[in-house]
Amino acid sequence: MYNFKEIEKKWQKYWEENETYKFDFNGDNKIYCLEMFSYPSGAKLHLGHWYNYSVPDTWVRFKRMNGYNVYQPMGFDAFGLPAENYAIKTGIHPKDSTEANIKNMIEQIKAIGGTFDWHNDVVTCRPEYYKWTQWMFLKLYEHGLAYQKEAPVNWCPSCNTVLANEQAQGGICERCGSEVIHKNLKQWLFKITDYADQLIDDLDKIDWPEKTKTAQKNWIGRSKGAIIKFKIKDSEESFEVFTTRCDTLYGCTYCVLAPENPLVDKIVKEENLNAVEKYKKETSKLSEIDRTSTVKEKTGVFTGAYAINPINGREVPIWISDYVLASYGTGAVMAVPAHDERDFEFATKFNLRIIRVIEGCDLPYIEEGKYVNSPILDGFSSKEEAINKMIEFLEENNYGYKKVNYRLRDWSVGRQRYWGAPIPIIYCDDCGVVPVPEEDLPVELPYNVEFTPDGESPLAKCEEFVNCTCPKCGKKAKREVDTLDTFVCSSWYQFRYADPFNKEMPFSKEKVNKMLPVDKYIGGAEHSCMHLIYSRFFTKALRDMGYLDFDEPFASLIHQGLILDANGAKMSKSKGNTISPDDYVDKYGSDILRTYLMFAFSYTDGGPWSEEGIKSIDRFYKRILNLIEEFDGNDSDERYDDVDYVLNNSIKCIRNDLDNFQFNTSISRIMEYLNILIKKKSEGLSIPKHYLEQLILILAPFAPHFTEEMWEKLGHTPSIHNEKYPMYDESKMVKNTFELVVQVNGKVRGKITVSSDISKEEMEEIALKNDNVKKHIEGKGIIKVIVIPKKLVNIVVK
RNA sequence: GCCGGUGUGAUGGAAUUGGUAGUCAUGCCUGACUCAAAAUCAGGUGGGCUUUGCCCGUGUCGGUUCGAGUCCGACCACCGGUACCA
Repeated sequence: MYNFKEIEKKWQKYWEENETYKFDFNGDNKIYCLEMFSYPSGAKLHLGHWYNYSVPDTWVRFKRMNGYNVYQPMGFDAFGLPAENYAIKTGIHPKDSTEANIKNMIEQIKAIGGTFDWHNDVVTCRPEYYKWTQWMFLKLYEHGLAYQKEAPVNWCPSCNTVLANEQAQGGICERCGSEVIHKNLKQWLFKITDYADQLIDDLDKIDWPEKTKTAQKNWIGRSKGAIIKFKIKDSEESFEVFTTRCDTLYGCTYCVLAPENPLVDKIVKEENLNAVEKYKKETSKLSEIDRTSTVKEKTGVFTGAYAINPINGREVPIWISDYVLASYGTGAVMAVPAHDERDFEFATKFNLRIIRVIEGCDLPYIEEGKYVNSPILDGFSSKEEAINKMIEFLEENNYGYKKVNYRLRDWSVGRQRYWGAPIPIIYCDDCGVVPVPEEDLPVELPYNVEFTPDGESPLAKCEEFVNCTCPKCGKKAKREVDTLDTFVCSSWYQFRYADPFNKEMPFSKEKVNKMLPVDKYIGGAEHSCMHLIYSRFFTKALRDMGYLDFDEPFASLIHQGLILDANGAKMSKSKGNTISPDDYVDKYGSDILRTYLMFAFSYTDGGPWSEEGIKSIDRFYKRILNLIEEFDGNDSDERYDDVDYVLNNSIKCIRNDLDNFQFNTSISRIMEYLNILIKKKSEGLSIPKHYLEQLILILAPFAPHFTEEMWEKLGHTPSIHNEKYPMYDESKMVKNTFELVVQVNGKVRGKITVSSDISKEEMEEIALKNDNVKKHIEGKGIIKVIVIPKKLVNIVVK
């Protein structure tokens, strides 16, 4: 009887006491494998965590058995909104609930029986860690990459608080259901846009899924175009527009400003004032979703003012409309209704002039064509040439210039929340904005704070926190009360693992250069555009400041798929269809759960959970157990050719598959090997020990506890995980015969077993002699014969 | 709408990258053991037919090729991301 509970505990204890998996920082041949650290919001590890941690652990174990020194650390991304909301609801302090959750989760992760290195301490909400998060902020500030600006936030007027995007979905406050408005607040931002080009271009250097790279490129949204300056008629004012189609400038018949554009107030005419004010008010009420809906009809009002098209001096009306966003480009566009769908829709609705400048079919015409009504572009028909010519002309006449624009915006990092790392800034009446000196870090987050939302950052209400002295002049001063976005904490944790106990620095340059980049990073695809861009930005910024010498944090990336419920639906607490890994660890043990997760899905796809599926793995291990328990003591080196073939083929396939994270097919190969051993035994043959040892060795990364126990049963001393992974022998995989497939016009008409060393000519000859093949070519002319060595012959007849 | 991805037996999923479609499992069927059931073991299992063999079959329609699940074009369905980006 195999008591998995006792056995799993026994070996976990053994590994811990013997530090079987301790990483050697000074060793060679390192692999740094990192799974995205988890967020301890719930008290329990869910199946997704299990999938994320246990499966890559098999890859790590495989690498270890191949002589690599593998580092697989664990930590917790412990700051964040859910803990704070939980506290508001229950009164349990975020620090207490978070630390308690971490404790639970560590126990659960340990139950996996992984090779995780617990000799480190990366928990983002602890002062030893966030001291360095604050240090990061100071360094970015010092280098001009952190700055303050008025920026719009989601604001709930009823709760009197700032909302995260996810709390304001659909423009409705998640807490009270009232309409969310946008409000400008002074915010801290990181200048990630400085790195926009590198963030796109360096994607070529990394081994990431193509779809993730594409997602990042789209997110950053580089577009090449031009700035064109428009003067305002009878006024000193002017404005700039950004356009990717400056070639259509002659077709510009009006301009549109974002309603929030400050210029609007300066140019609006008396008789249009009421309409403009009313429209502005309506726009501010609209949620971003409503405002940007493509199904919504275009709206807008005329300001009464006119702009001068610099290219031809034409006076064009200036409108405002919510389809122009203040946050992108210059907050103003030139409208060319003939060649832009949105402008066309708008012009048609408001009866504005439409001038065609490119020949082609129906308007709006956005394709290439011959330019018309465009003096300086006469004779052009290539868009690219026309754009270049126009930019040249604009620059010569000081009407505008070439410009690259990005969809990416600077990263707003200030949060009006309690549960985050305080921003290390002090405001002094005399000295202004003063960064906290490095030696005063960390700026500790006080424990006793009232964090029920009331319109102010919770830290603002904590007097002993706010009041301080200015580090420069020593006078009374006040601390910044906003905290940092948790994405700041998770942007650099991969570096801290390289040097987790450093008290002088977040990490030493030498150690970080030795350990990084991460060789294999594994986590959900939902982080494609936030965490995975922010970490890349941090890496590049730290490199430019001289703290490290590489360009990218994660050399290779894999996204695990999603495990769905038995009906194929996403699991969620609200739907009540979650599956707890603990129940299955309890019922079948960690090895079986892990193997099932590997066997049932392709790792990057995921799929629906199946109760029958996990039972089949249970059966698989029972069959192995029987084979080992019924071992007859045959210690000879007796071999069977067919067993050798399957064994070596399996090893070869597994080695290849594991390198590609294809766990499901690897397990199929082990099953094939097991099946042939069982078959031999059922034929009454004895299975020599060396075959059993190979079975247990190839299985070791997949079932660490079970194989350790079987290894011991076969008379070995632990640990099997320090053994070498079996290597295959090509010579055992040579077959003397193969099945020659004969096709006639591409259809299989015969299969003949032939000797492996026959020539192409012989293959053809044998094929043509086959009775069934003869039937199909009878009375027809052979046009040609295609021979693929060791595979098939295709006879083409007519 | 745009950008990605996926579509293969009853089910999860394979397919050496253009060369025998369905590895390995699950389920189901048959048999053995059993008073019986479960468990276990053995065999079978894409559909159809006039069954030495033939026809059909990888979402649909078309194309390239001696040969297509794989490549190309159009379409359909589902999933994920994103939201008028000028």
